[in-house]
Amino acid sequence: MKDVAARAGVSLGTVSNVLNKPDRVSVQTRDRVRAAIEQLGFVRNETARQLRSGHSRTLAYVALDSGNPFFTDVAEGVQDAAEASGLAVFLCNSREDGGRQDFYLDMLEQQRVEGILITPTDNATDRLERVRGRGIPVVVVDRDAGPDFCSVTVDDVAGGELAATHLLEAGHRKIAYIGGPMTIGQAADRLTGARAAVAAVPGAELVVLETAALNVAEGRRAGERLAGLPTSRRPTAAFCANDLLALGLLQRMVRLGLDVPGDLAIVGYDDIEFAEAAAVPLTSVSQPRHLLGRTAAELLLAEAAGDDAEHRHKQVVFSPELVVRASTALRPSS
Amino acid sequence: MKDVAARAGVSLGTVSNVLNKPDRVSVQTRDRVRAAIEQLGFVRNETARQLRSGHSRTLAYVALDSGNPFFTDVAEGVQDAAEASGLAVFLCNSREDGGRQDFYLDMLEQQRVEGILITPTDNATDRLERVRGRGIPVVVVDRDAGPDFCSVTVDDVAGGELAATHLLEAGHRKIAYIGGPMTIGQAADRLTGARAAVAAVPGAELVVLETAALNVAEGRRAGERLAGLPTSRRPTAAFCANDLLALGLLQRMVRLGLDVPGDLAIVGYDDIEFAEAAAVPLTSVSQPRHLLGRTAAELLLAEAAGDDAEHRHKQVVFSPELVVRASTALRPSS
DNA sequence: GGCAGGATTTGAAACGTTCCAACATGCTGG
DNA sequence: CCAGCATGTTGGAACGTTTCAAATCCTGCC
Repeated sequence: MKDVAARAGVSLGTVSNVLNKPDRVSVQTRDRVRAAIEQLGFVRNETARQLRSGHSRTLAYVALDSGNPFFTDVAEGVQDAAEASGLAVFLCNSREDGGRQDFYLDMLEQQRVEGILITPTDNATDRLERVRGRGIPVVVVDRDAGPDFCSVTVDDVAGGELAATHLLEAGHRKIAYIGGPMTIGQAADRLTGARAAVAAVPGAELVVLETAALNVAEGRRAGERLAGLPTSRRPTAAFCANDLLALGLLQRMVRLGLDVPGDLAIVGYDDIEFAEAAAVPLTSVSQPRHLLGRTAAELLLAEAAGDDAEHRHKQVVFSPELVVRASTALRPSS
Repeated sequence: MKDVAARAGVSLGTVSNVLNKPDRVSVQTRDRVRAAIEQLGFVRNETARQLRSGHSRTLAYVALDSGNPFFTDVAEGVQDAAEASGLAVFLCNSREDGGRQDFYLDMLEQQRVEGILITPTDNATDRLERVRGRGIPVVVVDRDAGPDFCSVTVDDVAGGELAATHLLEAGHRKIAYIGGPMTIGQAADRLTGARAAVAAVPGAELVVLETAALNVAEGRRAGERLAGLPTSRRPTAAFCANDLLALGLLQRMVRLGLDVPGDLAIVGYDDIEFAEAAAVPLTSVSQPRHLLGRTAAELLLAEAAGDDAEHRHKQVVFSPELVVRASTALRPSS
């Protein structure tokens, strides 16, 4: 910047003004400075700006698992919102590991980021409170963190209800819920919703198959358990807590020669890209992922901008939607 | 830091020494300072460190599309390597958009990152040269960028050969290659490899079905074209330039009542997580994605550390591997 | 008791910006 | 003709570290 000033024959302060408040500078000076910048290929040193201004113009999203399409879509929403405000985004990936999560939080504190969006691993509430204590706003994404934090979530109970209702309306009376472990709030909430829907229909029954995780392998195992049942006692439909489970289940059904949806209708959850690409395109509960990210970022920006004192933490809850595809098509035979 | 110094009754310089060269400081002073740090909850200001030291301890990976599992795995490799060296990673997502890519490059220049890993959109060589001109090392990932850049790639010709050879060995003599547009180097290279393998077997034939993109929808379309052929003229196997195409193709085959691999064997490319989760688990060419990322980051660190003058740009080429699954199982009938 | 020499500690100068009070300059109206 | 004001420009003090030469403190030794 010093070189630019020298070349343009002005003072440092003027160069700074050209960069930050161009209207404070006469048009001729401005042009001269800009020419000098151009010729010298000057690039602002963001580090120094941050140090002096006290603002980092950077926020961070600490996701659970970047490999999961859900989080990448959320991240995209975050980036869009940040970009619109001229902020940079640090994307971190805790990979469900509390240690890594702490590592990143430490790093972000040191970087003095403007704010942190996070889908925390376990109950990290106290850790997050400490971060906020340092003056860094925190917004929790896709998890409820009580009234002391801004958060953005999707109503999982409603989602479960949506899925089960859809199956009930298609005439199914014996429905399996596949998901778990129930310590995961979302697996539990989706079950709660499904239970409510089933309870409302006389004669309908919900069979719960708890899984150890929400992945493809567990879906396959659930498929074996279902297929092992005598036809008379086998559910005619399954609601999976997650698309990975549903894909595993579907794969095993096809392999065992059972027809989907003929022998078993399947509903998944998340509506990942591959739900539509499955052998039998999967009906799934879709969450507004991009919007989730955008909204979270906007809440964060609001919290960062506003008076710390009179900030009210908001809990935004979005509603999921059902996307109907072939895996729950009405059986022609019924 | 000033507060810490005051509380511990030492000078600023000493606090800095405790932080950076603890062995230069007497053990009592060290403990006193550490206690003060603890009590005050002091957190280093990375921004100021960077400004003073001139090093940002941060590198960046600009990926084409975070939604693609390929890139998220690469990114993980990058992060592991960076973490090992105590560096932070900026993850950016150009989403195949040159404008966004430029935006991020500008931002990263301003941030004075230590180096940039990038899978560039179009031929952005001159832009990258400009970045490097500013003193920021650049390593190109999963693209060849000539001898003037370090790069890390996987041998696509070898991959194509691998896939085709596997099908030929299984007895297939009429094989379809599905992929495109051929302006994408990888689609072209994989075809080249497949051609070479087919040419080596007398009587074998390769039918090329060029697609407009490497996605599921195009795979479905290719499936329709194949299914439309009379059985006698239909290839008995298909090699897809990408797993998304393969999934689309598989979906349509199942839908049309054709058997995989009975009527059509399928090989994909990339070995994404969902290849294994498909209705018929997909044989696929697997690339060492994690290693790709790790290696790229290591090259970058080497370039950043070494003498700029005598740095030799390395082009590292990895070999792909074939993962055989049910979609190319030998037909019992043959 | 004084001193060399190593071990610690200190103080001040950077790093590249932004910010602000103060200083010029030119114009207006009385 | 000058006070008063708007408009541009300048200089220097921050921001929170690291770095390094210089100052100080010990220790053992003569």
